[in-house]
Amino acid sequence: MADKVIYLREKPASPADERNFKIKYAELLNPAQLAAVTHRDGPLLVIAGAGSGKTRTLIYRVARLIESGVPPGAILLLTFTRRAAQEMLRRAEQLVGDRAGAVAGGTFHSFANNVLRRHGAPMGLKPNFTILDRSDMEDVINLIRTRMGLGSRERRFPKKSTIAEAISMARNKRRALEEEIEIDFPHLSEHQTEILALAKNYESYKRERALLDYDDLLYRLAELLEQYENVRRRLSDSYRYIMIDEYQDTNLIQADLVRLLAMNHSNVMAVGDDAQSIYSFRGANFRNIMDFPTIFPGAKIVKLEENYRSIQGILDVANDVISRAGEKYTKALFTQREGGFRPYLVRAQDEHMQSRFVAQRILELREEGVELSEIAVLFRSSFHSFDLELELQRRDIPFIKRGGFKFIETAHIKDVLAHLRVIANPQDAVSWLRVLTLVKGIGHRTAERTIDALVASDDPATAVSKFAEKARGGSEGGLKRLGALLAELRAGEKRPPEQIAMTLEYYLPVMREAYADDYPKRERDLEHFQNLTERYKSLEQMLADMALEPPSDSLDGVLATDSEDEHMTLTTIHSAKGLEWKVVFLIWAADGRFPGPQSVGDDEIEEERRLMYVASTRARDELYLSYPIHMFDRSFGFVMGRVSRFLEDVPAELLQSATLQESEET
DNA sequence: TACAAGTAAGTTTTT
DNA sequence: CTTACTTGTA
Repeated sequence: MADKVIYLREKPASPADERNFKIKYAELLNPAQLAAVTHRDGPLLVIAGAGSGKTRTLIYRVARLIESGVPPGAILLLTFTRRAAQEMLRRAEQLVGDRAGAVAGGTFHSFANNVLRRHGAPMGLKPNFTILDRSDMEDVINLIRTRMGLGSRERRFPKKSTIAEAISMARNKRRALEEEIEIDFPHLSEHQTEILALAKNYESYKRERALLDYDDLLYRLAELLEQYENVRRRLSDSYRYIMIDEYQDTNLIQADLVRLLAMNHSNVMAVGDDAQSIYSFRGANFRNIMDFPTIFPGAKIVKLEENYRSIQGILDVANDVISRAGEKYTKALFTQREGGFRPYLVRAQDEHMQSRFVAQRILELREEGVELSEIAVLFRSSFHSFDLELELQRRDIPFIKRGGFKFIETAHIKDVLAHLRVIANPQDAVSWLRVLTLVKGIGHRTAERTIDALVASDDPATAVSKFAEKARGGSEGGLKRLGALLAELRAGEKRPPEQIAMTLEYYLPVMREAYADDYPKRERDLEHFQNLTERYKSLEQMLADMALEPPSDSLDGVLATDSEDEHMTLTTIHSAKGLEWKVVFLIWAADGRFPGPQSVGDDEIEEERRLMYVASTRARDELYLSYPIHMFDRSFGFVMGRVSRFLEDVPAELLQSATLQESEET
C-alpha cells in the first residue's frame, strides 16, 4: 500500500501576488465574483441569482486555480448536463489555453459511471455493466411483473411507469418504498405488498445481470466510497478541488457523494440558487444548499445579486413572481441595464391565435434584425408546443425543440442499440428480450425461456444459432440470421460505426415489417443516428453516452431543420435552465397548464412558481407572456382559460396587457 | 399453449 | 399516442 499523500497548501495570495496572474481578475469581475474566484482552500457556497454571472464565476475560478499551479486534472467540475460542463471548459480554455481541457467534468451520473467502471471490481461490479435508462427500467419491471403473475385478474395493476416512478423517487429521497408510497402515491397502497415484492425482485434481477439504473449509479458510488476507504482516499486525493454547479438541484445522495469525495480536503465550491430549484420531482432537495454550511463547517458564503442579463422591466416581473414564494432566501436582483421595455401579457382567443401571434412576432423580429438563434419559446410541458410547431413549419421558420420526447427513445433506435448492448454485456437480459421478440414468431414467452440459457452461455451467438435449429413456429430463419449477425458483431476488433452498419443491414428488413406504416420516417432517424455515432471508438463509451447524455434533439426538431442552419429554439422550461436569449416567449401561461392540473399540494405550487421565475429570467431584452382564454379540456370540452395564478397579482404597471384581434382586411 | 391483433383508458418536468 | 387488458387464431 502506498503512503498517504500530503499536499502542502500554497501561501495565501496577498494583493501583490496578483502580478503573478496573467488574467486581471479584479478588472473583469465584480467584488462578490472576485471573492468567490480568488477563494482558494476550504468550503465555499455561492448563492447566485439568475443571470448574476454564475457560469462566469465558475470559469474564472477554474482559470485562477490553474494559474495558481493546481494541476487541471485535480479539478472536478460537476454540472447538471454534460453540455454545461463542455461549454464551461471551452470557455476556460479561452482563458488559460489547452490546460483547461484536462479538467475532469461531467454530470454526477457520468462521473459515477466512470468511477464505477474503473474501481467497481472490489464490490463485485463488472466493468462492462449496462446502464438502464428509464424505459429499460420499465421494461424490467414489466417483465418481473409478468413473471410474478401480478395484476392478471380482478384488480387493475398500476402501470409500469408509475411503479418505476415510485421506486426511483423513494431512492432519490432516501426513503423506504413503503413510506414513499404512503406519502406520494397513496393510490397505490392497495397494491403495496405486491409492489414491495416486485421492487425487491427488481433489485436482485439487476445485481445478477450487471444492470445499473440511474439511481444505482449514484447509490453504488456512495457504497463504494463508504465501504472502500482506500478507493475513497485515492479519489479524494486526485480530485483536490471540487466544484458543483446548480447545487439547488442535487438530491441527498448527491450531497453525500460530495461530502465523501471532499472528506480529505474540504475544497468544495457549491454554486446555486434556491429560487431556481425545479427538480424536486427527481428527489432534488433545495435544503441541500441551506445545509451546506452545516455539512462543511466554516463554509464561506458569497452572494451574487447583480444581474447582467435582463433589463430592469423583466427583473421587476421576475422579482414580483418570486416575492410571493412561501419560503426563500431574500435576494432581490438588480441591474444597471437600462431600457424602457415592459414585458407583455398577451391574451389570445384560443391556442391557434396564440401560435399565430408568436409566429408573426418572430417574423417581425427577424425583420428588425434579431437573429433566430436569439429567440426562444418556452412552455411548461412538451406537448404545449404542438400547435405552434405546425404554425412555424407552415411559415418556414426553422426551429429545434429541446426537452420532451427524444428521438433516441424511439423504438427503432432502442432496437438497434439493444443488439449492440448484448454484445457489450451478454448478461443484459432486457436487451435480449428486445432483440429476440423482434424475431418473427417469437413472443414474450419464448423469448423469456430462451434468455436464461443465453445469459448462462459463454457464446451467445452460437447459442442463438443452436436455438434456430430446434425452433418451431416459423422463427427458424429469423433466429439464424440473428445468430449470424451476433457472431459477426463479435468477431475481431470492430468500431461502433461498423457495428451499427452491420446491425442495420440485419435490422432494416425487420423494421420494415414491424412498422409497415411509417418506416420511411424511422429510416431517416436511423441515418441521423448513424451520423451521431460516427466518432465513437469504443462501444462501451457509446452505449454509456447514449444512456447518460443522449443527443437532446427531439424527433420533431430533427425533422424541422434539415441542416445546421440558423434556427430558433422551442424548449421546456426545465431544459432552458441556465440558458438565455434576447427575446423569450412563454406560451400557455394559463392556470390549468401552468401550473398544471397535477400540481395540487403547496410544495408543488411553490415549485411551479420557481419555474415561472426561471422562465421569466431567461430573457435579456424582451419577454412575452401569453395565454389563450378558450382552452380545450378533454373532459369538459372548451373551457374559459385564465391567466396563470403566478402572474395574476403582478401589479398592472409592471406589464403591458394586450389582446389579440383579427385584422379587418380580407 | 402462446402469439398477434384489437379495444378501452390515461397523459409533466429528466439524469 | 401509449399502455393494459381482452379476444381471436395457429
